[in-house]
Amino acid sequence: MQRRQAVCPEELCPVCGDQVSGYHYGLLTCESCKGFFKRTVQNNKKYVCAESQECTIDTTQRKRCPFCRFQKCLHVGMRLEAVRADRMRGGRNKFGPMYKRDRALKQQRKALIEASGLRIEGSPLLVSSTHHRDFSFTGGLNPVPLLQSTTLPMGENDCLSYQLPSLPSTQYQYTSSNWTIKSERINNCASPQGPAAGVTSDSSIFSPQSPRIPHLVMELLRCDPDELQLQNKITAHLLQEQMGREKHKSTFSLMCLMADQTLFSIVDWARTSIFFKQLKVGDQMKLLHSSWSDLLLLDIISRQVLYGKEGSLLLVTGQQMELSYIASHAGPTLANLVQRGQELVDKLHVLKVDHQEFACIKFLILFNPDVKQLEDHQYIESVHEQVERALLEYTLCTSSHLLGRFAHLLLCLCELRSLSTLAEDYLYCKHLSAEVPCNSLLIEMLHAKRSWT
DNA sequence: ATAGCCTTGAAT
DNA sequence: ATTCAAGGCTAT
Repeated sequence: MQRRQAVCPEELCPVCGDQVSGYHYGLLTCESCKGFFKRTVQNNKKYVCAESQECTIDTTQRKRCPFCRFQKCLHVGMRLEAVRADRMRGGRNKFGPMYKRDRALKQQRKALIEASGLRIEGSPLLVSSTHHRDFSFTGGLNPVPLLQSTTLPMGENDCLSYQLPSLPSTQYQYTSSNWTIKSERINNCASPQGPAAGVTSDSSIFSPQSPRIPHLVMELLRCDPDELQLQNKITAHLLQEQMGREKHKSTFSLMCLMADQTLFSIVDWARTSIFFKQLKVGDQMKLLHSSWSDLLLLDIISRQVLYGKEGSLLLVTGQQMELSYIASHAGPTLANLVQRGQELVDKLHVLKVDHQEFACIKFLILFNPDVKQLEDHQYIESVHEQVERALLEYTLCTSSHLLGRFAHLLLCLCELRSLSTLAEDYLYCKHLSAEVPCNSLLIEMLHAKRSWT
């Protein structure tokens, strides 16, 4: 229930704090939690918490409550899909490259810290009154590994809002009519369904009859892009963007670029996702036009809940921004937005919303049956219902004691929607005063929604 | 049931 | 040939 402690997170199991023994099921964990996770998933174990489902899990108490231990495993991001349904030994799975990148990032960060003696904690983004414009994007924006929060200084020292940069045309090309996105897409969605019969080594251990994780929830989870891949991709893009022009960008415009790239990833996610890819392009556009800001905001918020540290904003690039810095540099509208967003993050954090639930919520948002003039309205409504049912089932299974949880989640969804509307208005104002980089998907979406409604 | 150590085998 | 994250084994 406490936020990630920032004491030398390296080599500590995120579940119990024991020594890590390597990458296991998606992240660095200790040997015992690896074994525990494997046993639990393989044997489809069901635990019950004797207390109120908030037991502390550490080396000494981890045996006490397997329920809470497993919950924590899921919450820190251990991946069910990495447990093999066929129990095949040896070899590698799809997480291999991810582990490799994570190692590289860690090493890079370590080298950078050693090289420049960067301060690790506390200092809010290295804000100095004199603008050190010569900080390169590379030097300042150093991606931190997921789940291992460290505050790093940012290259740019601007306030959050002034200056308008000219945006070089992105390498992505978004065409309204056919959703073409020119990019070397990494395969975001999990294993591109192999042979129909031969289930691959890391696919569905949870058969439809599995009572714990509904099959559909697993399917939705599979569609989620890999956070590390996304982090690398967007960081690389921003880096390129920064190097392409000699002109420096304000923090605000960097954030817009980040949001823009996140939007691309969201569109990518939708296009390759179950249910959505079957839709006609017209319906796809209508759904995305109506839900993009909710999805974008949920993306940001879920990142805070799953990986974030109290008091700071974790960006998609893995960097951290101090909330106090944002509060002091933002105008009243933005400050209020951030404040309310933070409250929502806190609520979701208390509810311990996990990957699985966020995956469902994303679909609930995307498949909004209230969107007007849908061709396939019935289908969209049925998807919405299915997902809602699966989420309800999942919440009941994982937190049987908290019956109001599902309702709480839906309430949070309402708050999210109202926040995203505010955010859209805010962005639109910024756009009208020419403070948002143009030529972006962000702007296109802003316009699209206004012309539809 | 737990957790430390062992075996396996695809990717490199 | 080596790596190293999967699954397996077994004393506690």
